[in-house]
Amino acid sequence: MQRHTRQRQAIQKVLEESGRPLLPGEVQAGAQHQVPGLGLATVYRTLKTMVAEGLAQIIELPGEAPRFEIHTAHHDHFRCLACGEIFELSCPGVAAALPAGFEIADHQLVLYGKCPKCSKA
Amino acid sequence: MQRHTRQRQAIQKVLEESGRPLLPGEVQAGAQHQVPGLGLATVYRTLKTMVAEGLAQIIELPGEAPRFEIHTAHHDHFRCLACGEIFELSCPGVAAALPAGFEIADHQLVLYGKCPKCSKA
DNA sequence: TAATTATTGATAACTGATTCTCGTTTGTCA
DNA sequence: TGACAAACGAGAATCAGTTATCAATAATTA
Repeated sequence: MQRHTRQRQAIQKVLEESGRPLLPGEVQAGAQHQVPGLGLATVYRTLKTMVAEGLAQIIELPGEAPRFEIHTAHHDHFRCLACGEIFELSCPGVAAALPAGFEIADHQLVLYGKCPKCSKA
Repeated sequence: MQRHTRQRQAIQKVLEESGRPLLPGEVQAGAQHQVPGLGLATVYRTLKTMVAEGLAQIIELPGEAPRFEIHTAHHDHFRCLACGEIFELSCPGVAAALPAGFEIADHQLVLYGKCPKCSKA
């Protein structure tokens, strides 16, 4: 059966508290505050398990490595070109002018620009 | 100076005639009809040059390898989940409900679903 | 507490995509 | 046509990301 380890606890907590998709390396860095020696392999293993369980989901932006976040309703993303941070957007309802005959099952919208903090600076 | 080779000619023609973004391997396969021994390294070299010249552009879909197409105005993409083909969409004008303070510089929208051919079948 | 065994950490190995190397080919220009 | 260097082809090398291996650790339960 599955065991309840400090490592998994820490990884899950980092994801829950960040509120945005994280790279495996970021998850590791964050979780190491609680479990100093935490290895990257463990992070990958745990993330994979969490995805299989439906607890987490994979977020892939074009041309970037996959990120992980707690599984929630569909939403889109905004990437700040200045600080690099990724923000979540509630889905704006993509009303694309699709040519006739196409059926939409899903979509992914990524916006690029400046976040409030960076657009002021 | 730059030379006018059969290889480059073939690669450029494949891109121009496909009308959609192609993977380097697809470019190679297509161009080999005209230049049988065409190597993959040559495809990469040529694509890179064409991008640098502004002739071609790189299209990256989430979680997939970069594709290349002839440089044109911004447009979005539709990927058929049945046949895997990628179609171009004229940009529908992304009017996302952005929280205040965010500045959009660019966006990428990818729609997933079935193309006309596949939705009939 | 002791036995059992899932989980871990470190690191080697793997993967797919891309680039480099180098000897050969082939446009280009005189 | 001949000389020169750009471009080529094949395959080795690289790269970032990810997974496998395996001995050590630690969560579980009797």
